[in-house]
Amino acid sequence: MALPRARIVTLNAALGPLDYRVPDGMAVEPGSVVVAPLGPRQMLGVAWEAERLPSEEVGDNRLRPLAGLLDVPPIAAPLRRLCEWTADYYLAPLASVLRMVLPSSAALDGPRQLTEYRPTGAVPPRLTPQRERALERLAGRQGTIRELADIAEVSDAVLRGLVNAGALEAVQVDADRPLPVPDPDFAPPALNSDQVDAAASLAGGIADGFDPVLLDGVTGSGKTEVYFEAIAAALRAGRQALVLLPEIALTEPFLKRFEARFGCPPVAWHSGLRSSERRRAWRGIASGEAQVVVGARSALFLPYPALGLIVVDEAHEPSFKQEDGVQYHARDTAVMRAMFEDIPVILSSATPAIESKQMVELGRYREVVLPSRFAGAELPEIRAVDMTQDMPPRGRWLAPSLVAEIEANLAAGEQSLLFLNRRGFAPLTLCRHCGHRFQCPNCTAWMVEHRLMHRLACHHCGHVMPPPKACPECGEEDSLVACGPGVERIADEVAELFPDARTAIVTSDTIWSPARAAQFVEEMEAGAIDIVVGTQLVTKGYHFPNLTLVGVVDADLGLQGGDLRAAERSFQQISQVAGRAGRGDKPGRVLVQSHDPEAPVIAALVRGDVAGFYSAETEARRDAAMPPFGRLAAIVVSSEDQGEAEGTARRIGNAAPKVEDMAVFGPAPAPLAMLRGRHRQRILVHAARALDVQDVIRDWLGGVEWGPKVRVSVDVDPYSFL
DNA sequence: TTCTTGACGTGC
DNA sequence: CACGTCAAGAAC
Repeated sequence: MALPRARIVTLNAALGPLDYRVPDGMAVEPGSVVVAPLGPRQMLGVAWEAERLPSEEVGDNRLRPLAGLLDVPPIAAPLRRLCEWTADYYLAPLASVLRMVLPSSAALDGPRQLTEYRPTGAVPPRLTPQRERALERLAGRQGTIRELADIAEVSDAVLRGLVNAGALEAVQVDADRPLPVPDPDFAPPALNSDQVDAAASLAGGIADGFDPVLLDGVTGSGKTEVYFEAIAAALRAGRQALVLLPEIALTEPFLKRFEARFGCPPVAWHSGLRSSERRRAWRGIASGEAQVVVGARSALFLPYPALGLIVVDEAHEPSFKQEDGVQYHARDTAVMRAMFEDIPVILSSATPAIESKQMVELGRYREVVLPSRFAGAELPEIRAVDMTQDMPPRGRWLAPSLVAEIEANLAAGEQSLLFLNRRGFAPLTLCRHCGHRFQCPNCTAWMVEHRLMHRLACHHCGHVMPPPKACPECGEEDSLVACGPGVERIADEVAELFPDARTAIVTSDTIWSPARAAQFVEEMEAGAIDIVVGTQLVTKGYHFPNLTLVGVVDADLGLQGGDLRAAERSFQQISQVAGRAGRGDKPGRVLVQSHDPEAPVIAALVRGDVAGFYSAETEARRDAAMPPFGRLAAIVVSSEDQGEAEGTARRIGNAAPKVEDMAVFGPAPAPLAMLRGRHRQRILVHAARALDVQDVIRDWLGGVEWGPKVRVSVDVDPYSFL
């Protein structure tokens, strides 16, 4: 009789599936999460249907027994199918995909108990300013030292001092304590008739199987309220709901709105979770206790046992495309998960991707439209500022007409937003004496000056250096000049023009945690900020009724570089940031600074001709057989050794198969020819829609060998062309 | 990925 | 001969 054996996918990405012996009494089924001995170590793995993962048969005598079966629900079949699809489509090892399902062993068998702290009400004998602020901010709060330190913005040493002084007390809590339960009937909103129809259409799809929907509504039309009703319907049906957001910075306003509608916050899942929070969230999700989960991309692969709805908010956002590891697109993968789970999926956006519009066109997705703003608010008027005519003075970046509008807005007591998608003070620093430019030693990129942090920083690898006193090339002192504007420089200009205005810089440098985002929202709502200068972080999700003026500092920026989606992305970004203006009862106005106001993107924005822009862009893509009408894949070869990268890329290029409906370009230096110390070569594959390009590439790369220090990665449906 | 093994060099 | 580096191969 054959031994009871199981095929296990371990979390080791370098290895295929391995067979193990199942010890007596261990109930292993497909999906079971197990501990497998691997060489000298213990590895987490998942049992899989052997027939789906063919591998070489290993004799019974060589099998080692499984070391354990984890006390968590097995990974269900629809999620296993999604993992297979993702690995297959994005040419990634199944183990790498599984890592996103099983986050870490700490989340699976970390501590059951953890220590939290709360104020006792006692005032410490020595009340320093730090202590005073901490106690003020922590009134009524409870959490671990790390969480409280984050809220109070003091070091944990200050809090430990307060514990010793008796002002904070420790509480032992169960790490798996019950999660709050959202109530679908807590505060049903008052919807307008468009919203009622849309909500009914979305909610009606719950429990009717796979149903992809594009929820297309202008900025401020109340898309969130509408899909909340679909979530309510899922809750009433006893199913879980998942909401994907493009960035953690957006979760804060979302959590507030959710709590107002459902009476408690949803479970949040993102990379910033502490291990205790991660454990609790993962276990709650896997047991079905967590009913609504909001998170970034990675929340998509969690093991929901009763998923009833997926919502992808701001579904056009490029940040849904993962750029390292498994390079999956969370929007597209969400649709696949909905298909395997046989449930509805809602893609919500005011500026849908061409790809999504095309799926509606083909009849694959249903479209639900919200044509107007909520509560009678009007879409803002968009005006172009011709920078060749309406020129700012030398060394300044804001045109006189925009300055005049800001001034008027300040006088009216209304808030303004200046958008520039560039962090730091200046994108390039050079020596005025010899022309030396500061480049990152690890990347083909300039060092960006961050004056607030007094640093030069590379935005690609994180390399930082203090700004040198003298030029490293010619030794001239105080000869460095900043070239071009970043948000910090714009904020400086605003401070000079309007010394009394209260300004805030909003970028990932200043808003790096949900707590900071909450603080920003609070200050905006309280009217403590007059002018916001921000990057794309401020383009979406926020709702500030008193914000009535938006200035786009450089509308030409996103159009440079010949990226396939440059025009589309500029259109989306400017529409989104324009959508922040005039969301309350006061009308909004938007000024778009450009050196080429006749460019199709800017002209379409000014005319408000959304349909015209989409159809022109769609036709251009169709003519060039670009996505969604054709397919792209990028093969990136990288190595610390330039010659090795070039040589390998050349050999791969030479081995390219001749396939009908497929063209191969390159190899050529990738747009970032050096990144994090690795030289990069890129081969671009352009193929017809119908071609199974993954299969071709798998075969192609399978026939080429390369050294251990060379990395070859394939980006299917690439977004960034870096 | 991570560990072991064996070939081959260098220094003493 | 002892010790180091490095490439190859296995892990069930």
